[in-house]
Amino acid sequence: MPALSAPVASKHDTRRDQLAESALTTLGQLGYAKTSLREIARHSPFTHGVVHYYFSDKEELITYCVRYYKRTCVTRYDEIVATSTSAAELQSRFAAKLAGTIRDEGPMHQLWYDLRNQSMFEPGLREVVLEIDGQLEAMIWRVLTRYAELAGRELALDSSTGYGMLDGLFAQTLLAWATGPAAARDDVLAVLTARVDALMPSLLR
Amino acid sequence: MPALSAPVASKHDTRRDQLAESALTTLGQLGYAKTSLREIARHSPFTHGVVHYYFSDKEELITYCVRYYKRTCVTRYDEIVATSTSAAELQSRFAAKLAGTIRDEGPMHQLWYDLRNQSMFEPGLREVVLEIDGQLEAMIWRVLTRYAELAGRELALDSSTGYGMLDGLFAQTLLAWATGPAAARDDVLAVLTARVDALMPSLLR
DNA sequence: ACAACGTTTGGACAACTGTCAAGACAGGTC
DNA sequence: GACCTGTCTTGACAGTTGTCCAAACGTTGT
Repeated sequence: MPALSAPVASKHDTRRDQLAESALTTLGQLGYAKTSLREIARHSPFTHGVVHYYFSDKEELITYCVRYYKRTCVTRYDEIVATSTSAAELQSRFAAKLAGTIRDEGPMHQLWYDLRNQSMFEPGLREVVLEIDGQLEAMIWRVLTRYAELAGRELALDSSTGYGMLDGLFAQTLLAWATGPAAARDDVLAVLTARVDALMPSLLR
Repeated sequence: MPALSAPVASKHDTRRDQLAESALTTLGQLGYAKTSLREIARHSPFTHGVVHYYFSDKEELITYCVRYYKRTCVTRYDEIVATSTSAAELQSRFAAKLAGTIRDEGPMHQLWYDLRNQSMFEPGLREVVLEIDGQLEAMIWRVLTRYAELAGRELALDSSTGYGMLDGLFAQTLLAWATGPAAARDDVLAVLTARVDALMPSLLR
C-alpha cells in the first residue's frame, strides 16, 4: 500500500483517472477504431506498460473511461433547469447550451457516438453504453418536464421520443460541425440553437 | 481485356461489385473497426490478394462499398410516395416501412451509422458520407412533401430538421434493436412505427 | 502447338496490436 | 546501512494488419 489510506482517493484511483483522461482525449481525437493502448500511453506522461498495470484489459479501460466521462456530462443542463424562472428562459438557455457543448466539447461528443455505435458490434460495451444512454435520456427528460411545468402545460410526447428527436438534431449538427469547413462551424451551431428554439413550443399541448 | 466489350458491365466491374457485396456483409457483421481486408476476402470466394488487384487501397474499397450500397437504399420509400393515395395511407405505410427496413436490413443500417461516425475522424470518408447523407435527407423530404400535399396542408419544418428528427428516432430504435434481447426486437420496432405514426400529423400546420 | 494476357494464388514484408514479464527505480520501515 | 513494496520502464512474445510481388493458372488468339 502507498500509505495507510489516502486522504480522499488512493493513488491507485488517482492514476486510473489520469490515464482515463489521457485515453479520452486520444479517443476523442482518433476515434475508437484507430486508438491503441500504446497511442493512449503516448498521450500520457507514462509508457505503455503502465496501462496494463492499472487496467487488466483494453475493455476495462474503455468502460472505465465511459463511466468517468459520464460523471461530468449527464448533469450538463441541470443548472439551467434549476435556475430558469420562465419557460422562455429555459428554452433559449437550453437551446444555446446544446450548441455550446458542441463548440466546447466536440471531440468528446464524437467519441460518445462512436462508442455508442461500437456497442452494436461489441457486446462488451453494451452494458455501459445503455446505462449512460438511459442517463442522457433522463437528463433531457428533466429539461422537458421542467419546461412544461414552467409553461403550465402538458408535454405532447414521452421521454424516449423526446430524447430520440433532440438527440437526432444534436448528432446531425455534430456531424456537420466536425466534418464541415472551419468557417461554417459557428453557422451550424447557430442553426441548431434556432432549430431547438423553434421546436420546443411544439412539444407542448 | 477479357473480351471486346462485355454485354453490360465489364468483368472487372462485376468482380468489383462482387467484392463490394462481400465487404458490405462483413462490415455489417463486424463493424468498421474490426473489419480487415483479409476478413473481407474470407467472406468472399477469393483470397486476400484479389482485393488489392481490384482496389488499390482500403479506402477505395470502403468508399466504393458506400456508393454501391447507396444505389439500393436512397429510394427505399419512393414506391410508397408514388402509390399512396391519402395522407393517412402514406403515413402508416411509411411508419411501417421504417421499422421493416430495420428488421430486414439491420446490419446494413448499423454499418451506415458506423461509417458516418468514422467520417468525423477520417477525412477520407467525408466526401462520400456527406454525399449519401444529403441523398437520405432528400429521400425523407420527398416523403414529407408528398405527405403534406396529400393532406392539403403545409409542413411545419424544413428538410434538414425533419431528417434530423426522424433519423434520431430511427437510430435510437436501431440501437435498441441491435443491442437488446432478441425477444424484444419486435416490440421496439412496433414502438417506432407507433411513434412515427403519432408524430407525423404534428409536422403539419 | 505456342504465346500473350488477364486473373488468381500464396507467401513475404514491415509495421502495429494487446499482453506479459523481468528488471530498474523510487519511497518508506526496520 | 539493508529491506521491502508499490510503481514504472523496457523489451519481448505471438498474432494481425495493409501492402506488395513472383509465380501459377486459365482462357484466348494465332
